[in-house]
Amino acid sequence: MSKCEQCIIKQFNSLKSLTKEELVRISSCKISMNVKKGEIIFDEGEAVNGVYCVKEGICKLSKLSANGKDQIVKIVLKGDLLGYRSMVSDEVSNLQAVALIDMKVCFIPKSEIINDLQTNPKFSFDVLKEMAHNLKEADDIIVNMAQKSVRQRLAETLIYIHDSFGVNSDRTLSVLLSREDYANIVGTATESAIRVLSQFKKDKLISMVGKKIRIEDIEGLKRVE
Amino acid sequence: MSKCEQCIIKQFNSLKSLTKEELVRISSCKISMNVKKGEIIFDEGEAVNGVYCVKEGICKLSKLSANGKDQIVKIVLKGDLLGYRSMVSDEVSNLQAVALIDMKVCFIPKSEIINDLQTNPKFSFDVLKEMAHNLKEADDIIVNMAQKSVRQRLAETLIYIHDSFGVNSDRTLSVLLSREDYANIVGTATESAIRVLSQFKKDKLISMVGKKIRIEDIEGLKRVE
DNA sequence: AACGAATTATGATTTTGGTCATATTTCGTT
DNA sequence: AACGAAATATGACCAAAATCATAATTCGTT
Repeated sequence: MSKCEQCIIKQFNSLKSLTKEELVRISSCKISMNVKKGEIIFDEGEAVNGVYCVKEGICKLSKLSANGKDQIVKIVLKGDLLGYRSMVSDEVSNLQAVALIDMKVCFIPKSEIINDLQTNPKFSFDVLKEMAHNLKEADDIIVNMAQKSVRQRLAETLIYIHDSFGVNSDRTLSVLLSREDYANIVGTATESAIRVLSQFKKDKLISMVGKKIRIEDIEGLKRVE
Repeated sequence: MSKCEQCIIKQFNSLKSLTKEELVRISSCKISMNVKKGEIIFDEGEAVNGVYCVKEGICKLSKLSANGKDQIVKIVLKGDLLGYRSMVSDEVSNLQAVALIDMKVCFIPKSEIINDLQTNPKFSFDVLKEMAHNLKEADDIIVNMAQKSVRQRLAETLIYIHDSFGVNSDRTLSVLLSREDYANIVGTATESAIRVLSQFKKDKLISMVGKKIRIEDIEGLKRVE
């Protein structure tokens, strides 16, 4: 089992602000786990009794709406912390976390880390900064949802996936999302997402290799209205 | 000028976690100000060099979208802190704050409070909790925007305004929002908001006294689909 | 009380996106 | 290589909401 104090991934999140001693203690009680694609890390309404540090892979955070659809509110990637919101607010999770590809995550029990959050100001300020950033992102999504067309939101999602996760050797997006996932990010019907993607293909903005998507004209996508 | 350490409003926000000494220091440098209805407290893209503690009144936090519409992402009320997100993340504000009714606010300069945030773990944990709550609310709004109809969102907004701010003696909503404000909360065209409200009136869910709105059947509003 | 700008209201029309039905393709499994 | 379930694609139709135009009203000002 690897040691937190030597783990490179913590540089990407607030855990870097913990002291050596705190890290050693956390390291001794953390639980490393592999999560297979499609597996639920935690579910809506579930008490998340700690935080997950994502070492490998990505997952989606989504919320079931009244009409039975899953709305994806955030994609979490390698280096991010997961579940810290619920832990801080002492509430059950309002979101579900599901692996989009195979993942390696380390679970740190709340009992071990909550004390650090309440006594190490550098750490809690760092978490605060991260949360502030997430809140800003959420505000932006609200505005996009309210004011932009499905076409535009989908174009932006493709660019986001491209820029955040990169491409395979054949230039297809390295993260393979289903059309349903795209629809759930954008907040539209699966058929509508498929239709818009088909149109993008006709307009030579993207091309398809099987189910995979390749961006052909990223500037064109940016201009979509 | 009133003193923070004796101010009752701080009970409603994170400032209650400051020590007596910290409060005395802050009190001596805070700036009390009156903000008239319609006035901008801070604007999008502006550096907010501190936090505002809302003593009286309410304001809207909105963001201008590419198509020129203002999307309201949050209504801030008496007792809330304003602008702390930008302060924490050291970024310019992504939102504009405009008074919806006359307000009394106290401005606390960043230089005075940032140090407390970085050294008083109880305070920063409290701010963290508040931010976590805001983030959860934002997630909920994203889901509502994506999955619910304008009718439903507007019904929920009316209930929210009713429950959060109460009613006048004639039972009309005590916060007078323009139809445009309602449209900007819900994320729709002003005409659409007006149309839906007219329909609510026909359906005897609400009634109108001039521009003011009176909820006649709150249970009916809750059932709107 | 009358005026007038701003707000609210409503109608007509178009556009966007949702829904349901039905192909077609993809890709893992045999 | 063939099979079949799941995913993707497409068509037809419908509903929701946007847009543009035009009235009607509210409410502060004179």
